[in-house]
Amino acid sequence: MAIDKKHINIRNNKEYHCPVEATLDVIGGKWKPLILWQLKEVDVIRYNKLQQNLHGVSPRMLTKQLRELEEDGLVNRKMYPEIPPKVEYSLTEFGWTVAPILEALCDWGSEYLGRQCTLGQEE
Amino acid sequence: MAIDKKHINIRNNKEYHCPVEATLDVIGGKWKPLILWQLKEVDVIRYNKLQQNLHGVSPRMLTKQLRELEEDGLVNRKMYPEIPPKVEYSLTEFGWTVAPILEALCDWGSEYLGRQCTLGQEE
DNA sequence: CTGTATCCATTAGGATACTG
DNA sequence: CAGTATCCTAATGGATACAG
Repeated sequence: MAIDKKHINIRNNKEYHCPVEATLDVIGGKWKPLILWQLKEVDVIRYNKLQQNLHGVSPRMLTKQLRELEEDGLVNRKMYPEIPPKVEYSLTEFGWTVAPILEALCDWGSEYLGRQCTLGQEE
Repeated sequence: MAIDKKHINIRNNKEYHCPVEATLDVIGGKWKPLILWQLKEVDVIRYNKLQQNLHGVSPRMLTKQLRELEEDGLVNRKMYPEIPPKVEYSLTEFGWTVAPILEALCDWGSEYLGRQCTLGQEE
């Protein structure tokens, strides 16, 4: 019976057959977990700094992923009407709910792939 | 200083700047978390059943992702020399270490996207 | 049954130049 | 500074057919 219950994603109206699949559709994608991790570590970050810390993401992809995270309600975009422009990204309250996932990803990477969690804390 | 320490992945010799990134390279990919979740739920599963439960993955993609998971030591492939052939997939001991990640993915999907964890348990 | 091979369409992603 | 626009390649995915 449960197999017939489906969930519809806000953004793309896709149907899911499993909660893992649903999660992946929201925070999956090559850069999204890294973006979310970054935001979680530093709270607020500007576009430029974000791009640097993701070492090598193209502006096209960064913008695309940020827009999707915004649409899904995970990320907040605050624009200051200045010249030159200033835009700050941060996690929404809803965005903070993915923190346990990010921590699980980080813990496993640190423990089993031999590196510490230092992103966002480097000197 | 820590920013200079890199980790090399067994499979593709890629360098990582962050443990999250390293994790994504191993269990990222569209089907991998779903495959791992499936294996975690049912312990042992045959190729055919796996393909059915992933509702729509093509044999080409399924095989590819399974091979990579094998190479990374997460998945065990047991072949029975029979006709017709029988192949069983399961998590290795190392593979079981990703369980917390899978559970975090499932919990979030269930809680925030409104569906229960039932995959692998449907009647 | 468990795949591999092939062809094709779609999409994700990278490089770079440029704009308000 | 914070992105767009453009062009391009690589990866993904679907539909078979077929092999051992």
